Amino acid sequence: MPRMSASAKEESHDRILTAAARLFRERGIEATSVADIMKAAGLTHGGFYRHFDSKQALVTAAFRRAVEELLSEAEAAPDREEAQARFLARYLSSEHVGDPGHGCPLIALGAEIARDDGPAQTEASSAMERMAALLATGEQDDVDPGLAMMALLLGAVSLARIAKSPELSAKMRAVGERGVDVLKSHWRD
Amino acid sequence: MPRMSASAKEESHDRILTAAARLFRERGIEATSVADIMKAAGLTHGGFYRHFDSKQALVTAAFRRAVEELLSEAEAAPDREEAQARFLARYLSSEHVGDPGHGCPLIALGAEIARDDGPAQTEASSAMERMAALLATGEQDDVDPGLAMMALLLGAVSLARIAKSPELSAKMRAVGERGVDVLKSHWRD
DNA sequence: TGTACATCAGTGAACGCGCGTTCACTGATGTAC
DNA sequence: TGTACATCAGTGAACGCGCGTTCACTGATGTAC
Repeated sequence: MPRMSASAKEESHDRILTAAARLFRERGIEATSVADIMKAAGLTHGGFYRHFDSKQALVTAAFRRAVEELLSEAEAAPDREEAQARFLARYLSSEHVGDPGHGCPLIALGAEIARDDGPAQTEASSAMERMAALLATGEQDDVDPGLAMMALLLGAVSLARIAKSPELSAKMRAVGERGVDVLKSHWRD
Repeated sequence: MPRMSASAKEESHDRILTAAARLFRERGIEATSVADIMKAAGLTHGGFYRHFDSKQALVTAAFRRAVEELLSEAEAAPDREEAQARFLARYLSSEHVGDPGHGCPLIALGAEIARDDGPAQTEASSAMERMAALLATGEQDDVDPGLAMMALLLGAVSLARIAKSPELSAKMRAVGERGVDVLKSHWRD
């Protein structure tokens, strides 16, 4: 089945991006092959280079897509407070801990991306600032409360995934929730 | 140069472990080959299997070694308070952010290890509990303050490494320091 | 609107390469007497 | 203490395999007239 219409190409492009955003987060970048992604998108590996210049270019685009997926839910909220509440609830949910493929790409891919500072790191760095801005309580101190909450959230979910027992994993989520409350109340005073 | 003495074998074993603990943290597990590690240890790849059953077995052993390296400094302190202070100072130092190869393996390898729950995950899970126990303030709440601090520390350093600009990276370390103070003072009251 | 033709999305074989692991081999080490 | 010999740490070639990327090819799509 050769040449598809322009709109069909766009759909293929989108399926590749969606598959990549999921598989990279689920298995890691190195452990996910271009062929794996193309297969998940219902295509064969040869056609990949009609859509992206390299695997590295796909990593950057897939990271951006993952950020959009994560933030779109929260940003659809009617007001700022509701957006923060949704983001927090989603971030500390057991679904988020159990499903890295649809979760925060900073947790799943942060370490791998921080290693080789290419365009993907730029993407990750601005994603982190965007999430912190969403969480910021408005009032400033010498430090940014949004960044502090972001650190606590990312750490809590990372550790909840590392935890061997379901009990310890749940405890980490509770610790995250409680910790955010403590930080929030401190900077609200 | 064939058969070395028993003590020479121990030295080789130790060099392999040291090299692996550093390289896995610097480049990631997938991106580090057995040959890379053996070369860094001053050996050739063929001899690897006289020391470890598989690359996976080395990952587990190297993770344990990395934890020992990180905790030994702090645990050498005369008292508990001093041990906590040393651990915190080391963890949030710019040296730690800039040198993952000698830093916390939970940050560098956590995501990769959480993916395939083998013996390395058991190792990581108990390492996390051990670090939290070191940080625990003694007094308990419904949540463990040690785990909350650990989450904040891990998140802050992860984000400091992801940060593109040195300014944002330094800001993340400051945020970590300040955040720990806030958590500590809350649970001390 | 029809026709001729250039374009190019997608296929599948092929490329060079590095991976984890195995193996025959070497010769110093450790042991039995 | 000396000698004969089994052991085995380390070497380097080789294994089968999957990787990222390239390429000749196909035929529907899009365009020029």
